[in-house]
Amino acid sequence: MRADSGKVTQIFREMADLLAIKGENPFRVRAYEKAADVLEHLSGDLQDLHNEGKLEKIPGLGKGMCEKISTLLNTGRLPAYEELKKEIPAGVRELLLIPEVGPKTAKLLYEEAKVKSIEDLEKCVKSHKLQHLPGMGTKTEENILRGIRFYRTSRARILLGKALPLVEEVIGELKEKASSWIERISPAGSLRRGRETIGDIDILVSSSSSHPLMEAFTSLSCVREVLAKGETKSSILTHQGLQMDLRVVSPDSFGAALQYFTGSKAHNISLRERAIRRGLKINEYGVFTQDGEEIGGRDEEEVYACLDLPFIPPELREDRGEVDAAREGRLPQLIREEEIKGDLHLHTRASDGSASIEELMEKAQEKRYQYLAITEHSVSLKVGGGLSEEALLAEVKEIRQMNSHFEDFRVLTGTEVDIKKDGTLDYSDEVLRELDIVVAALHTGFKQDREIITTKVIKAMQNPFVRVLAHPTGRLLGERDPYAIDLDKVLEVAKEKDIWLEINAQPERLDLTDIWIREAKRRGVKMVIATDAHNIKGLDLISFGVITARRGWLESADVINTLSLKDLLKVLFKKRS
DNA sequence: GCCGTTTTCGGCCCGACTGTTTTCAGTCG
Repeated sequence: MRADSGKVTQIFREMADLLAIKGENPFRVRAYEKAADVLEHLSGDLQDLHNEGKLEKIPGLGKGMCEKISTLLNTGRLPAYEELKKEIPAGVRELLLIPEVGPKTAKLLYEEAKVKSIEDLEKCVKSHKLQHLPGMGTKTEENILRGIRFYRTSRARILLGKALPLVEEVIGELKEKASSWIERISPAGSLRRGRETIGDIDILVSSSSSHPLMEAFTSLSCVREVLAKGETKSSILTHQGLQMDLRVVSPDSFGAALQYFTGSKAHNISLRERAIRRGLKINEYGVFTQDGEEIGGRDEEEVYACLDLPFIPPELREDRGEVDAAREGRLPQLIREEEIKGDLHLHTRASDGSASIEELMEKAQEKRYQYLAITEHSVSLKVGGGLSEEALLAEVKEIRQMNSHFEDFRVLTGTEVDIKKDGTLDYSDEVLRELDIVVAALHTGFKQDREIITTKVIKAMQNPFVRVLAHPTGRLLGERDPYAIDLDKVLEVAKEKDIWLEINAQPERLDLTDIWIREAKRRGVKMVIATDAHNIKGLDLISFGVITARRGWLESADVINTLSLKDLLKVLFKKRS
């Protein structure tokens, strides 16, 4: 049977939930969750790692977990898991998806009221059959019903690209309503870490008086419902069903609180364990000695410094080795948006965009870029207004004429050429030869199997004119899964043929993902951060690509479009000569 | 179940908010 780390991950997560419902040792539960996290973010092949005996070296996977993984890989089954499933029906685990219902409540509901599904739960609450249970009052009933509604309407995470504008709006409104009470204000949580999707939004404020802020927050125009309101924390539900929390702390604690609420949870646990080993304690108010003396907390830098660590950028705080790297002075100098010198994947109204070349150029110069590449779709992509060979060559001629008018800026000619089903390209080599940059992309056959897709993409990468592989997995967050492609092989060929992999900055793509970006870097594969913009504002999406690249530990040297125009032209034409 | 800058045993992050338990358990992040 073929290795499938996805299946192992899912089984470990389910086991963690089932053990928690059984009331097992919480640390044992955590061990399963931790193991699932580790496996989920593995870039190598699980079967290979297992064969090479490298699994036990991965922090979080001990002897017990490795044995279970081995059993699963060899037999496709896991007796311990099957036992657990027999004990607790699947519907009981489903109850955990409802806010307010945790493992203890699920156990109580199942054992005392025979609740085996969310539907059961809803019926029981509505007919007040649970009121005899300990801890179940009218309020709890209301909360559970609200939780069920929330689960059904809005449990999907929203895109970073949607959450960021929303949080900016909210911060603006808070400043309008209560500016004199705000000392410092910042988003925290997964939004600040730049995760591709956001579950809920955290905002942190430092202030000497929390009351007026809580008033302002719970009366924002976006509030549908106030879920909680206290001295230090309030929670609201917005009209679009998104939960937003506001935390208020004193100015002396802002750094500690920002560190704490930015997470991730796993990163914080790692930091706190380090603190304990040094006889210190970290909480959201500061760093404290055993005698309770505060030794830091006003700024995040201070918190890390108390642990003898340099500042760790939020994008790295996922407990994927960043604390060790910080300790050993191996943190990367993460790429910054100002280092981007141009955009290498753009569409104009000649294909399916809405801007002209001149308009894109104007915007690019506003952004202090030195170049951009016009990369329309190719013949076969009818829905994308693909250009015929003649139309493409006419555009090339037009661009060359434009370029003759300026010295320190350049519009590069290019194409986003379709990879056809046999792995050949949608334009002849004679046409591709005329272009400055050829970006190859897959737009059809997403349902084909791994072997077929991988083979055609790799064949396309052998074409001597191809420089970039666009959106390498084709995923659309919340809409379409990545197609089955063996990225491991793609990276191998990319390294060998010096093909650059795109980090597509469209918020619903963000493709490559952070995990694979880091793996590509590890193997010495270069990348391009590009917006795939179809209109003028689209060029601003570059920031989402940069955040994702930072999450993949990239430095400017890993990214081709940090090169100056002169250096870019050198590498572009080196391959052909 | 994992793990070791006092440890191969005995710990394992920490606090706010809520509801209903008159002193705290459950959930969440």
